[in-house]
Amino acid sequence: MDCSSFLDISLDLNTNPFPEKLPKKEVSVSASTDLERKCLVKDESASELREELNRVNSENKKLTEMLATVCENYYALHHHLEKLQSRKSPEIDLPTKKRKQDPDEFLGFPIGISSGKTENSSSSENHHHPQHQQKNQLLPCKRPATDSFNKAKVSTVYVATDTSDTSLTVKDGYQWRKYGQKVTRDNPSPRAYFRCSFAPSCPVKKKVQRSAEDPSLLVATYEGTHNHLGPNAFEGDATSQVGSSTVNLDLVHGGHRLALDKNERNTMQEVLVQQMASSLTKDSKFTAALAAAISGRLMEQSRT
DNA sequence: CGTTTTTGACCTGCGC
DNA sequence: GCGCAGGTCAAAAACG
Repeated sequence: MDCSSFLDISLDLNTNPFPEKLPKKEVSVSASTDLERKCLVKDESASELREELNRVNSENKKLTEMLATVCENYYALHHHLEKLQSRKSPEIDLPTKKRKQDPDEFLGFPIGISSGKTENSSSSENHHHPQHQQKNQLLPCKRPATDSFNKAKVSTVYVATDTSDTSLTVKDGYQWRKYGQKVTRDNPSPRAYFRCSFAPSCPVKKKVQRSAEDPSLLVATYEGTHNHLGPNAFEGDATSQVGSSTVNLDLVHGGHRLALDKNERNTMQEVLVQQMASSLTKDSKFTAALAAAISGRLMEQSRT
């Protein structure tokens, strides 16, 4: 897989609006001294702008290369994971399953970058207790036991919120149904447990808890992969809801999306472009350079 | 009245 | 085997 083939991460901003030909020559003939001075000032600012734009260009190039490297590393890891998964596939129908058997640990690399302690799941599946078996019979539409691969997908999202807000809700566009709350030992604030109610059979779970270190941060831990269309398909760009206040550390989830169909790829590309554009427009240096470039082009056009 | 949230009870795995 | 802690269930309450 080659991520660059589908993820066109080059911004192609055309940040050099003065290709080759620059207004040096036009200052030459029969100009008054006043005009010459003005043109010299223009010249200087133009060359400054050119330098700035070159710098931005090279930065863009560097970032593109970095992203490509990250993609390559991801695919190497993903490939490794698939290999290992195919090797240990017969485990699905094992009669007993230890709760703490985390596939990520088995693979030798933690996927959740969060807190050192690997968040794991799986207690909800394979209840072999007689009571649970009975319940499952009574409730045929109960969530099917999903494969361990889906369960392995753990990602952590940090959301900055008001400390006075005790709702423990993280707006990510999906629809969640709370099924439990618990006070844990290592954190005085309660942990809320959510299941995705967007689709009845969706195996994704979410845990939300206020960070013990920084109470203004909500830590949302996602487990599993949605088996339905994302919220974007219905209500616009949900990533923008999470927006600038969150830091998504999910490499696995993002990687999973790389295997999506063309439409979803296009949507994702649009989202990426929007995110890049918004981050660039927040950069005052960039906007200043852009404004200067545009005004330079406009002046050039008005002269002709 | 259907859906969602709350919350105490229960289940399971782990360490001692 | 026992106790602890995390995770889940499900009845009751709250909500729209």
